[in-house]
Amino acid sequence: MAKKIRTRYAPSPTGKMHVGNLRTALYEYLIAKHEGGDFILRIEDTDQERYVEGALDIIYRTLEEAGLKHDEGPDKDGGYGPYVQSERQNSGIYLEYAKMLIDKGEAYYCFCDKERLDSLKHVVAGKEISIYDKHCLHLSKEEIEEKLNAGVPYVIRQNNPTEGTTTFDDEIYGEITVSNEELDDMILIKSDGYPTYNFANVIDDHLMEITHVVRGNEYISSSPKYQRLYEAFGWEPPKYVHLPLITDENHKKLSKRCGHSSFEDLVEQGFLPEAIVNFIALLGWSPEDNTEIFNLEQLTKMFDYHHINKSPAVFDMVKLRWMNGEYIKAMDNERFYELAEPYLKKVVKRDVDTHKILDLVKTRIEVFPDIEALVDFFEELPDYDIAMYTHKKMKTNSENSLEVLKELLPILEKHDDYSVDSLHDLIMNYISEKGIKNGQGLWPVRTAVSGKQMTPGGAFEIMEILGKEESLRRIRVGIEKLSAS
RNA sequence: GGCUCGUUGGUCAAGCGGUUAAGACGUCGCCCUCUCACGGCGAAAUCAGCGGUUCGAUUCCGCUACGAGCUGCCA
Repeated sequence: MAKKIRTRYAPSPTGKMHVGNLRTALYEYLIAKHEGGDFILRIEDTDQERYVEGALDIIYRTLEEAGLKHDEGPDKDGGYGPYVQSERQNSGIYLEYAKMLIDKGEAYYCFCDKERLDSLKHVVAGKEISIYDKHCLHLSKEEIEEKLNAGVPYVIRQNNPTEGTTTFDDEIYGEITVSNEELDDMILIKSDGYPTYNFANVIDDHLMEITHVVRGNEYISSSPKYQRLYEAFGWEPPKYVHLPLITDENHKKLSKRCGHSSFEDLVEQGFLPEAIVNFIALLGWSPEDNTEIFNLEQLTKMFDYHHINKSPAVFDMVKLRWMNGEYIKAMDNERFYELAEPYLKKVVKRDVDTHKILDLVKTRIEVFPDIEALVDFFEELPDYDIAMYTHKKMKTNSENSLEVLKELLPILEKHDDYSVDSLHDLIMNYISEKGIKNGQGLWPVRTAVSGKQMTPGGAFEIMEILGKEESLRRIRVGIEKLSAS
């Protein structure tokens, strides 16, 4: 039997959760869960400078809202802890492993100061490039002892070969080989004693027995160095699954301010977590049977990471909106009312049946904030232009509209049952007796009662919600406006 | 600059040597209809370019172009 799959999501607590990171987390979750494996959360906080207060809460909250339950993590010990790198650091494990590498000649102390390092830099094509020259590799044992004892700050660097090639195998991209002269002697342990991501990630993945290392493909260039680390330790490398990038509409890495940078922002904009998860699942992957709308459970069943794409995907807000609309339409009414009510109440304060309005609006929105612009007229009749009464297709104009409203007013005044059905019978009866087309009679009424060109629902629905008094008031306003011209 | 990766309609994508090159979003048109939606039907629109390999290339190989990522004591 194959080894149980273990994947890990290893974010840095540096702020909001980017949709790219969320997709990585999602795929990690799916790869594990598809085969009954474990999904682990590990916090990579080795960069104390970038640490953001509260970022940890965001990570927990986002994962939970997205439904990505982890099996192990800082809050859930599975025997591989601690799960926070700064805590692991406290036990000195990273330095310990770095020293093992030094003993093997695979790493070395480096005492170079900033000035010397800066002197190694040169500018190419407007960018600062620097490749370490192995200067400190040639220090003698005595020199190293001396500097160490004198407390000279140091880092520990990986000692990479300068000849030959290094190859690693990616599940998506296949075999990738680079020439060893490209391998810079990257820093393993920083001068503050913390490991770099580059080092900690290899140590922790090994110690936590991660079977599939899933990450964005910005790490693909560094992977040969990680591969070298595994080889240096004599460890079996994990399966690598590098994921294609998610870009903005200009095919550039998602920027912080284009509105779709973080999960939190999207939720705030009125998107449903399920829809966001559904949507990002489809960025870089597609199921065999073409289904597009699915929940996490269905997705887990279908997901096969071998079908992941190699090419970058543009984050298309328009399609996300469509998908969100699909979720709203499919939502049961109770939940819809609960989520939509706050948006409705922002603009409609009058005493009306909010559920009736929301029923009208459910198939017409993609995102909750869309509600506001659709229902504002229920609160107050807009100061509309009477040109609105003229509609070519309905064959209406200000004259015949005025006529219809004037004739209908007394009929409506006498009528007391303002339910849709009753109003329907009443007005349709008037229309057929008068021998006009439906639109010719209904367009003026809907216009008068809403003051808008487009409305959710028709004349009957609007009047039912508005009630007799307000409906009549608005019709009188219409008559007044039309008479004045 | 170097290295690495990528390139099917505007976007997401299927395809894995022989297809009329799926499907979805968007766009446009028609139907339904008191408006707008919903729903239904339909249309336009794609294999980056050039060379190979092959009886046959969107599919395999090479080159070019374009794009992206990396090139931090960030991750």
